[in-house]
Amino acid sequence: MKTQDLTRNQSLVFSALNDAKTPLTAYAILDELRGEGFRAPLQVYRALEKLVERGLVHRLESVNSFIACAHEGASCCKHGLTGFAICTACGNTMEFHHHGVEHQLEALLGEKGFKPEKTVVEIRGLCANCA
Amino acid sequence: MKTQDLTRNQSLVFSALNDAKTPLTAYAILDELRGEGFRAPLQVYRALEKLVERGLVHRLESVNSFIACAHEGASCCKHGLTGFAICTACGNTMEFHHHGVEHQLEALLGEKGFKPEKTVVEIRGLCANCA
DNA sequence: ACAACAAACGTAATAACATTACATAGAGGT
DNA sequence: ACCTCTATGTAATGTTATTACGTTTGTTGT
Ligand SMILES: [Zn+2]
Ligand SMILES: [Zn+2]
Ligand SMILES: [Zn+2]
Ligand SMILES: [Zn+2]
Repeated sequence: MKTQDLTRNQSLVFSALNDAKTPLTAYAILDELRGEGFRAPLQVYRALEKLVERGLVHRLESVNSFIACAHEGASCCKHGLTGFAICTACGNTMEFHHHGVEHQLEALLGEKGFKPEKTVVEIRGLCANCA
Repeated sequence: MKTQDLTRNQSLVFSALNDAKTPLTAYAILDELRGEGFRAPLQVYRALEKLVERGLVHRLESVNSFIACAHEGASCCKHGLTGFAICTACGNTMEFHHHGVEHQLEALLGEKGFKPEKTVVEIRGLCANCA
């Protein structure tokens, strides 16, 4: 469950995401890792799948990109709904957690009998530096 | 600003979405409208762009699909953040508006100096019928 | 009616994102 | 040695979205 037992491909993809200051698309990761021997999209997608399963990486659905978890993996997502504020100018992305929003959405959906499995909260806009 | 002054293509796309009980992808709409003379994706995407601009249609970013607004267009989005609960089993999608969530997100992001432009709240899960 | 302009449209090609299919390699248990 | 599970390599394909270019249509001002 620790970053140590990642495979080579997983480790390379995870490093690429950690080095990046912004979210990366799968194909951007592929290009970064051609020097390490990557040749095909599937090498990236397979690694991403495992990393997302472990909570080390998050997928940003509204921008078809991936970003390393800002909260040290295992402890993430245990403290309220996970959301992202994505700057459309510089790409800087802030991961946040919020109990209040989580509870309000739970209350609203509970009333309707809806059982949430995956909640996407992504806000695009301008960060403090770019505003 | 009313549905009357839609062009033929816009009107056909809007009808397809209104008839559907679930979100549709652009290519699904294209297939529906081949009988009406549609031949290319761009015919759909251009119509969708205008319909989204007018608030008659919403784009569901987490499922690459589009859905007719449940709240009569113009009045939508004036009453709190717009969110969607999408059933992954039957496709049924509930559009909702929520002031509390909107205010909490505004407060959180305001603190950080982030200026929101587009907020995506999409919850995938099971609706009351499918749970 | 006519020119000028803007919006919408038709078509083809291409780009960007993601998955399926199938063969191979290595680790661990029996 | 044999089986099984996981990861990998490679190619092909499927899905979603945009760019480019030329034409048509509708509106406005003269
Ligand atoms: Zn996280
Ligand atoms: Zn920024
Ligand atoms: Zn709406
Ligand atoms: Zn359902």
